Amino acid sequence: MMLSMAKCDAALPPAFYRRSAEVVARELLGCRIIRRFDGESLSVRVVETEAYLGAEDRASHGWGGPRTARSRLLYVEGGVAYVYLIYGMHHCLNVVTGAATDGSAVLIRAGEPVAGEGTMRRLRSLTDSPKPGEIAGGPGKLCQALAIDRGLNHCPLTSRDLRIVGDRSVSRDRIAVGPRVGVAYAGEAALWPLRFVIRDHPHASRPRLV
DNA sequence: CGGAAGATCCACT
DNA sequence: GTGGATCTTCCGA
Repeated sequence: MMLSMAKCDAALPPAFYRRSAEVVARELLGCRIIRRFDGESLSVRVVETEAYLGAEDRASHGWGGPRTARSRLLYVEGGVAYVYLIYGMHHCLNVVTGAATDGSAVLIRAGEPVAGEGTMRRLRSLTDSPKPGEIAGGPGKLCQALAIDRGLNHCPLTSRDLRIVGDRSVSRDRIAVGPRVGVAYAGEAALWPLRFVIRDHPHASRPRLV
């Protein structure tokens, strides 16, 4: 009993992340993020991701190589968190992928609450019973629901405070693929099909992808 | 050193 | 559908 429970919470190993961002983004769908917060385990199932390829990807913070203080956070070995602040008020959680020279990552865009939903509602300042997607149906919402901020930068994803465990795998035909959200400025890269969503999932973010 | 824009979300119309 | 919040990051002068 104890053994099977421990196995169930075994974190994905660093080798899982040390592959291309595109592959990791696909395979993270269905996995669970577990965030230890205030003595409680908060958990969401990943239902939407985006891959950011690094130096050659104009939409990525890693574009052009490790030139700035922020982009250097991406140029580390895969398997750790990269968290940044956007629009002065929202945090976004990424997992760093590939090798230290790649500067690639996967943005976690949406999750379905699995455990600790009451605390997540409180962190999101939602009072009544929320609609699907209100708790963690967007990158900023997900970070707020899981109490994630830049203090978790470079936190290994095998940590007690933040880990990702494999759970259900999602078959290819249940994954919708499309262009990434909010990167219209990125020229040709804006069209690359690097957004992955569990098809028709009610907890996915906007705009909807079919 | 100033200013523009951003991998977003929410309230309002 | 539109705009405001809010501040870090980055680029150009």
